[in-house]
Amino acid sequence: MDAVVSRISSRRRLHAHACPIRDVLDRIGDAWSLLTLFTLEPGPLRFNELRRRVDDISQRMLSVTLRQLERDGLVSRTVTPTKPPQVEYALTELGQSLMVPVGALAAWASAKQPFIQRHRAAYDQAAEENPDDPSL
Amino acid sequence: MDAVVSRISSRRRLHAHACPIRDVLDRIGDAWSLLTLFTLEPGPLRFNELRRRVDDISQRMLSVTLRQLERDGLVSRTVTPTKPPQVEYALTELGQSLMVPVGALAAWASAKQPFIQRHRAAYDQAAEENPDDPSL
DNA sequence: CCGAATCCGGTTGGATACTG
DNA sequence: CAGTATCCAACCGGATTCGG
Repeated sequence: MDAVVSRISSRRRLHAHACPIRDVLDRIGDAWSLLTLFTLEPGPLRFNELRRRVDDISQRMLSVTLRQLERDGLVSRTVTPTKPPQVEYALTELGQSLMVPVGALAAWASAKQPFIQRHRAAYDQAAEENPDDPSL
Repeated sequence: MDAVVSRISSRRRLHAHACPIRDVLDRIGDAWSLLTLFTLEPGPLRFNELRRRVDDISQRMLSVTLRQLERDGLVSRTVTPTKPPQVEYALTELGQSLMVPVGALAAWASAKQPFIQRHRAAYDQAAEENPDDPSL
């Protein structure tokens, strides 16, 4: 397991990482990638339709995110040169295969979130009540 | 699936998110959390030992990361008040349970990374060869 | 040994305006 | 419709310094 996560540089600075999990997390972990992938899961969508569904994403971020995802082969971009040009985005096979482990993670998150929320609240309250941290 | 990922605000600004998956990704997706969790998986470690293993993490980031993880109940912090105080960090049961879906994701990443790498390289080269993007 | 606090540069990402 | 370009604020994270 030490071989999998080894010697990462910080977030995107030195991306000379041979670490696959950090690689995928750097892509997936950013603010919008996962959200976009999930929105695309039911079926292909055009740019503005996608924008409407995600709805508080800026058009810049959607654009950037889509290019990243396309670069990694997770989504495909198809241009139909009609009157107003039409562009459709869709999950590739790779993108769909990613949804499986991500789904597992989502399930974990859903299941454990209540606990985490409570733990977090308790932690915060404890810290608030005695600002003189008795930790050391 | 639309209920799971809904209406996220940007990264950490408005964390009024009821979205569990984004919640967990915000924790896991940052530069050091996962790396720390993996390093802690074999067994409990003290602060500086942990620091040595992760080795290019700054002490500040290790400190911050550990506090976040403790807040969420993923790691525990145990202080033994000996001569020089001794502090041990360990995965909680929750932390260990997280390693399962994360492991699946890591496996996916390992398996698909060669493909992604090639796809990425091809994409970059194509973009480099004709800077006049024929996209629209 | 185990941290917390401060300073500060680089990056992320939103708003806006413009192109085709 | 489908983006790109520019400007700018907020944030992340490294280096350093100080305390228990």
